[in-house]
Amino acid sequence: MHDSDSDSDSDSSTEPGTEAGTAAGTEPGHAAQRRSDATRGAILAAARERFASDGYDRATIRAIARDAKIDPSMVMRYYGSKEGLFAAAVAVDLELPDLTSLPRHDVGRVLTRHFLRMWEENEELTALLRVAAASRAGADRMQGIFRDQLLPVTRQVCPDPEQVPTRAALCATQLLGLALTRYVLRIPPAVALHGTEIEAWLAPTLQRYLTAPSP
Amino acid sequence: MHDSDSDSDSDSSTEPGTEAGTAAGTEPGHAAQRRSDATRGAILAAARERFASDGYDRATIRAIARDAKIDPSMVMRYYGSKEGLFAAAVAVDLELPDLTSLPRHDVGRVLTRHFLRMWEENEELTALLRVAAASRAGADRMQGIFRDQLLPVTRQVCPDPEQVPTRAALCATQLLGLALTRYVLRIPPAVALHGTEIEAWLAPTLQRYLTAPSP
DNA sequence: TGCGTAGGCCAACAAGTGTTGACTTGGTCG
DNA sequence: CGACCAAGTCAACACTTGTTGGCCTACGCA
Repeated sequence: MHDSDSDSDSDSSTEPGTEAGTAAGTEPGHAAQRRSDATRGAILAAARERFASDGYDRATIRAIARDAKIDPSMVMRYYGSKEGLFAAAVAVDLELPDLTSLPRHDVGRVLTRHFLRMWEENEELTALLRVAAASRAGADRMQGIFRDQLLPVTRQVCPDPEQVPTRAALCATQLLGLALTRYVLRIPPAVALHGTEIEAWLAPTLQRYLTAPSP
Repeated sequence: MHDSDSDSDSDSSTEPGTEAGTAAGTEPGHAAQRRSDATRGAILAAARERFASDGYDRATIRAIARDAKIDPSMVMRYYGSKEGLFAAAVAVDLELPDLTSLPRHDVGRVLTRHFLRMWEENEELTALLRVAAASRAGADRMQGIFRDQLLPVTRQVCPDPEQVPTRAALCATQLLGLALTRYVLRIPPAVALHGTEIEAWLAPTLQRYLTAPSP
C-alpha cells in the first residue's frame, strides 16, 4: 500500500478551520510534509479496507480508527466528516490506456485485461462499487467516473459520436457485472475464474460492444 | 440467525410465539385468512419499496412502518426482526423458463428478454441486488439464487457438466451487470437503452457464453 | 351480555452512531 | 529555559437504530 507522496487529498473543502488559518506553521513552503502524514496514511488505508469489505454504512469511523490505532476524533480532525474521509479514501483513477494508437481488433482484449488488473490490485474499486450500490451519493460518483473516464476512451474507438454513450454503457454493464459477481457478491464460480479465462471470454464481448456495427 | 425456509409468504416462519399456539382461532381451516392480512401486505409492500430504493441499512423499520401507516412494533410482531422482514419481503423466484424444448440458437435471446421483463416488473429484484451488494447475508442469498435457479437452467443447455458453473457465472456477470448499471447505479445511457436494444446487444453475448465452444 | 383475544399504539430501553470540545503530551524554536 | 503549537487522548453530547413490554380497543364466539 503506497501512501508516501500521493498528495491527492488537498481538498481544503472540509477543513476544521484550526489549521486553515495558520497554513504551514513551521515550514511556509508549499510542499511541507507534516509530521502527521504517517497517521493520515494509516487512516486512509484502514478506511479503504473497511469501506471495501463493509460498505459505507457498516464501516464505522470508530472501527477505522481502531484499525489505524488512533482516536476516532483524529479522523474528524483530518478529514472533517465521514463523507470527507470517503471522498479522500476513494479517489479512483482507472488509468485507462490510450486506444488511438492500437490495432482496432485489440481494444477489447486490452480493455478487459486492464480492468481486471486494476480491480485485482487496489481495493478502492471494490469499495467504490459497494458504496455506489448502497447510496445515492456513491452512485453519483460512479456516474462521474463513467462520464469522465470511460466515455472519452470509448470516443477514441467509436467513430460515430451518437453511438458513444450506448457502447460505453454496454461495456460498463459487462465490466461492472464482472466486478460485482467476482469481488462483491463473490459468486463461487465467478471467483474461481482464472484471469486468462476472463480475458478469453469477455474480450470478444467488449470488442463487439465497441466496434461491431449497430444491430 | 439463518432462516432455512424461504417460502414465499406463507408466514408462520418467525412467529412471536403468542399466536403460534392457538393457530387458527376463528377458522380452524387450513386457509384461514386473518383480519390482519391487509396490514401484513402493506408492510411487505412498503418494505420492498424501501429496501429497493434505500438498501438494507438505510431502510429503517420506522420508515417502513410510517409508509404502511402502522406502528413500528407491528413489524416486529409480524416478522420477528428486521432480517425476518427482509426475508419475507424479498422471496425471489426468477421463474426461469424451461430451455430444453427450445431451439438452441434461441436461448440467449429468450433468457435476455426474460430477465429484462422480470427486472422491470417487480422491484424486489433491485432490492435484493442492493442488499446483496451491501451485506454479507445479502450476498449469500444472491449466491443461493444463482445456485438454485440459474445453474439448473444452464445445465439444460450445456452438455458438459464440468463447464456449467463457468458458463452460468459468465451469464450472471452480464445480466447482473445490466441490472446494476441500469437499476441501481442508474448510469444515464444504460437507463436510456430501449428494451429492444438491450435484447439485440446482450442476446448474442449470452448465446456465446452458453453455447460457444470453450475458448 | 360478557369475555377472551387478536390487532394496534405508546413509551421506553440499550446499544451504537457521527461529532465536538476540553485536556494532555512532546517536540521545536525564539 | 519557556512559550508555542501540532498531535493525540478522553469523555461526553445528541441522535438514531432495532427491539421490548405494557396498555387500550373492538370484534366474535359462548
